[in-house]
Amino acid sequence: MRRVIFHIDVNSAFLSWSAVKLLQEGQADIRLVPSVVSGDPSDRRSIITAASIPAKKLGIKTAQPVSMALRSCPSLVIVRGDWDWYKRCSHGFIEICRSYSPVLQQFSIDECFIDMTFRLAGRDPVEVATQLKEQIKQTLGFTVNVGVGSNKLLAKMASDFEKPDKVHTLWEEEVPQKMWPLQVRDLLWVGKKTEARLVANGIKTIGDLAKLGLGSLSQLVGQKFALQLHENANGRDDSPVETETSEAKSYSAERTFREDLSDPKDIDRALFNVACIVAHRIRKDHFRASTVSIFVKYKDFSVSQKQCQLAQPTDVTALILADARRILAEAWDGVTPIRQVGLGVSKLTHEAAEQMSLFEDPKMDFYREWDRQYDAKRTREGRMSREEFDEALKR
DNA sequence: TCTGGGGTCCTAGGACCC
DNA sequence: TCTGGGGTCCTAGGACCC
Repeated sequence: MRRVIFHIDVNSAFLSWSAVKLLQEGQADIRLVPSVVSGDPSDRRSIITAASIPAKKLGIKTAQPVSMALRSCPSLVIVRGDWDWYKRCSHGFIEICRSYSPVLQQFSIDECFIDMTFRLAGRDPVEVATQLKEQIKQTLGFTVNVGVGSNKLLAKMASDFEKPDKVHTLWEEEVPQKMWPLQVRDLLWVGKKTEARLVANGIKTIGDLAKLGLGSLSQLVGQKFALQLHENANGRDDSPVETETSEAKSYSAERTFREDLSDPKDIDRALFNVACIVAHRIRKDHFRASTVSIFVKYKDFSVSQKQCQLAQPTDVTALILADARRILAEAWDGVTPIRQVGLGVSKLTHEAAEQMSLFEDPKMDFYREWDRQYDAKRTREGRMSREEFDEALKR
C-alpha cells in the first residue's frame, strides 16, 4: 500500500506571524509591502530572518544583512521578531495538523510532516490537503504550503514548489517530470559546498545526480552521503514520520559583538554570559552535562573550537565556566580580535544528583546559591546582569 | 553588502585496550 | 623480537538544516 505523507510549511513564517499580530493591532498588512523580520536594524551585523514576497521580488533574501537590504530598498518595513508570539502561532498550526493525523513529526518551528496513509478514508489527498490549508488560513490568519507525496522527502520537496498558499503533489511517478529538471541545489541536503563539488563535475540537475553511478558519487561526497543522495535523487526515502520528539543532545549559546573585540576582559564577560544562559537552560530541563565546548569566530569567519570532558556531569554554572575559561585560553592567543564567542554543552544525562566526590570544591554551596538566585531572577525577569550575579556571590 | 543563533550528523586521526 | 586486527572513546573540523 502506498504511503501518503503531507509536509506542511508556513509561508515566510516569522513574517506572516508578525503580520497577523500587527493586523490584530489595527495596522496595515506587512505581507503586501516589502518588509522583513530582523534583529536590531541599527546593528550593522543583524540579518534578515524572514522576508515578505514583495521584498523577495526586490532580491531581498533570508540571512542577508539588513544594511544591505536597506540599500536596495530604503522604504523597507522592518519588524522586530517576537519569539513568544511565534511559539503560540506554531502551536496553533501544529494542533490543527495533528487533528488530521496523530502521526505527526514537527520538523522545525514552522514545518511538520503528517502520515495520512490511514486517514484519507477514500478521499482525494489533494482535496484533504486543501481543506487543511484553508482551515489554517481561516482559523489562524496565515497561509501554508502543503506538499503531498509518497514519502517525507517528496512531500518536503513538493511543499517548496510555487508559494504561497498552495498544495502540490510529488508522487514517485512524477519524479522525472517534476523533480529531475530542478537544479541539484534544490535537493534536500545539497548545500553550497556539495553543489559546488557536483557542478564542477558536470552534475547540474537532480536528474543528472539520479543517473550518476553510486561509485562515482561516492568519490565525490563519501560513501554514506552518496547513498542517501542517490536514493533521494531517485525519489526514494523510507524514513518514518517520527512521533517521538527526541531529547536534545546539546545546548549552546553564542554572542556576536558589534565590533570585533580583543580585550580578554570583554571576551570573558561574554563567555560568562553565555555560560549563564546555557547552564540555566540545562537546569530548567533537568539535564547535567559531561562535555563543555567553546568556540571563537574571527574576522575572516574562521573558527577555532575546543572541548573537554568534565570529571562528572554537572549543571553548575561555575564549574562549566571554569572549564570553558581554561580551554578558551588554549584556543585563543589572547590578542587576535574575535567576532563571536560561543559555549556549548553535550553528553547530557538526567542523573538525579552528582556523585559525591572526595575532592568536592569547598565553594560548591556558594555556586549553587548563585544558580538558584540566577534561575529565580531569570525566570521572573528574563535576564540578570553580571554585576547582580557578582553581588549574589558576595552575599 | 558583509554575513545571527541554534541545532544535528559525519569523518578522520590518535589514544588506548584486548 | 616484532607484530595483526578490532573496538571504543575523544577531538577537531566540516557539512547540512531552519
